[in-house]
Amino acid sequence: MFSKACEYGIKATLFIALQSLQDQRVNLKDIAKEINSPVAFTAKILQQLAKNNIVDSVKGPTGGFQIEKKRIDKIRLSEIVSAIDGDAIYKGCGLGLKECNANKPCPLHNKFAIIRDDLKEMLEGTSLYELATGLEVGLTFLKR
Amino acid sequence: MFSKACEYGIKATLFIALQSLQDQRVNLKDIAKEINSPVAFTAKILQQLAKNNIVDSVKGPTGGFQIEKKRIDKIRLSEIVSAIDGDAIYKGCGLGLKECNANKPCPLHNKFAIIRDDLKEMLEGTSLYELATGLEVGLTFLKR
DNA sequence: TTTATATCGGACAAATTTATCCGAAATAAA
DNA sequence: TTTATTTCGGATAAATTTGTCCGATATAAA
Repeated sequence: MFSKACEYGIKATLFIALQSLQDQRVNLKDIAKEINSPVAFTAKILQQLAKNNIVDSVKGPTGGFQIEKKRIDKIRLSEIVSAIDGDAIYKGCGLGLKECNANKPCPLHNKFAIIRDDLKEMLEGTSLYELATGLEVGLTFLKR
Repeated sequence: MFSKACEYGIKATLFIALQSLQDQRVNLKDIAKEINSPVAFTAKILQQLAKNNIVDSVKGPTGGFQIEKKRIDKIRLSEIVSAIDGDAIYKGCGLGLKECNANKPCPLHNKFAIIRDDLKEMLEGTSLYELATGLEVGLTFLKR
């Protein structure tokens, strides 16, 4: 469904959000440990997230990653997914046709569009905040 | 969503179903041309489909691929998908956790499970026959 | 000012997926 | 029986994704 990079990206962003809610900045090593991901690869993904203004990065000692508190309930999962995986998952044809729409649909078009649109709405309707709170109270988990 | 192999597999199977409804057996070259796929790679996928008894193969001149007419409305898309991509798409965690269930869910578990289950039901509820008929009357397309 | 620590960014490597090639095996038809 | 045609199956190659390494840059603190 999502690429590995995107999975790491979502998990990393959620952990950063969780820590930012408690005014804590977190560094690469701690993020990778928390989400059980390869450190160097995670660094690349965090760079992408920073470039896309999804997270803020600070260099130097005591540096790391954070998200402005005010923005945590504004940022949607969809932003992370399109920053890393692009929007093929929202717009693309289930059978990979370049051109596939109501006018010239693939055999799966109608049935697939429903699922795809539900996924899109789910991602667009889900904020970092609501997912981070589940982590905060120990109801949900980022590894295992 | 699906791998390229799976996309080709679905399209190839639908074309074979369409031709089988008209008592026509089709060969690799014609399939690849019809679904606009690389010939040799398509051959590999057809082998997999044959091994999984989704399509029948016949060697030699006049040989090719076909599906028993009676089975065309029995075979579901889900069979093709799990034969080629496995069942990660039905069972897997959206964030890639090894263990993710109601007991120990990832932050996305509840919302993701809905989408995933809808996809599963869609694929399990869709037969080759209903998709092939759309192709037959020129309502849907396998390329472009 | 120096040092230590953190991200940034580019080159490189490994693994996986996608794709090709070709001889072997089967088989229909000449 | 021979020939031509088709799928089968294994080896190989190309492309993409995943993952590593390391010097450059920024910066907090001694």
